[in-house]
Amino acid sequence: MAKSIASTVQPIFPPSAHDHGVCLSDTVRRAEAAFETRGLRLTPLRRLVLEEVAGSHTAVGAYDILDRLSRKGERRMAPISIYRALDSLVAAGIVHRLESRNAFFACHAPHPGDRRQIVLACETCSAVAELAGDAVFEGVAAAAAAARFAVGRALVEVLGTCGACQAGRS
Amino acid sequence: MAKSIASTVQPIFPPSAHDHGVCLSDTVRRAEAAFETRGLRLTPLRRLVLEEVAGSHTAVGAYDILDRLSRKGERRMAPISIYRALDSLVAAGIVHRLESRNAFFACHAPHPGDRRQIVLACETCSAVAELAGDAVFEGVAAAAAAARFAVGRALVEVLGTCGACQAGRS
DNA sequence: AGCGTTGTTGTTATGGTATAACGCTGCGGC
DNA sequence: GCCGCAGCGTTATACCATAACAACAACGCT
Repeated sequence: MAKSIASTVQPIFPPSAHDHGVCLSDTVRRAEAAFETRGLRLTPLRRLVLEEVAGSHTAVGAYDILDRLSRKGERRMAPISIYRALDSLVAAGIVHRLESRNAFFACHAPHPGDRRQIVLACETCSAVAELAGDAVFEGVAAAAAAARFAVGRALVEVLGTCGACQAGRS
Repeated sequence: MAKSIASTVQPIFPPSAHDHGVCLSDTVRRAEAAFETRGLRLTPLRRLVLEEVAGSHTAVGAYDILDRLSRKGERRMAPISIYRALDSLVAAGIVHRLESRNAFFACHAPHPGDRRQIVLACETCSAVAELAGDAVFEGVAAAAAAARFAVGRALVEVLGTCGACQAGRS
């Protein structure tokens, strides 16, 4: 049964030196499609914010994004502009929020339907990976049902150290 | 296997009108023991903060605690005083943090060793309950291992509606 | 074209959450 | 006495997030 759980999962921390341009352009393309589907627009601002978030596999804070965009552009935006862009990206399922860190990360691989992904977050390098976690979420659902609790949203975040960072500190 | 997961669990949202004095005094007594064990002291300030947190089965914000204590006492404390007291209580395992809400709640039943509890948080009444979730955490551990990820801390929080609030809105 | 509706962003201000840095005190051990 | 550590006060600051209102753009409609 642990096996059945593990079998739903694949290691997805990308190698440190991979061609991230591909990840990024894929993600942007999925974003275009997702916004299109909803009759919304991936505006220039939203695209900029997405590019900052999806520019790496790490979780970034809203104010980090703000600072970076401000350094690139001439004028400093208001925080709320970033948050609005992030809200739309989160609503579109392209960006997720790392609740335990008040930070945001891009979803680099589409997962169908609702959010049933385990999130792994490296405390050393800030890298974030998502794993399919159907069995875990079914366990959560069973536990909640036993407590007569109606599940709205379930959140599984694992903080620790990714493989690369474990190797690095040998 | 879903059965084996559910069987590790019992419904623990307390009835709306229970004798909370017992919960509170039990928790304070466990806190005294926990601090004693660590060679630390459950000081008056820490006791006050604990009493605010453990005074209900809901999650409360640090600034809520600050406001309430300030209304009771004469002088307004600095936020950091509350945070320091909370830190010590969290370190002692008597209070937990609800990460998805930036809030704190008391642990009203001791759970042995490390944190392997599923947290259920009602979005209507703010009540929080913890459930034993060994099977879920084993699933998480298996998933993490498959991704070569060293788990530091795993966090399972479920937001939704507790039984009482479901009944209330009928 | 003129109009209303909805989406999007700007602007200003504010609220909410958390910690840094420094100093002082009290207590126990040597 | 002296030291070390736990605990708290004080001040300041950083970080995270949203409210409220104005302006404008895109689109469909008549």
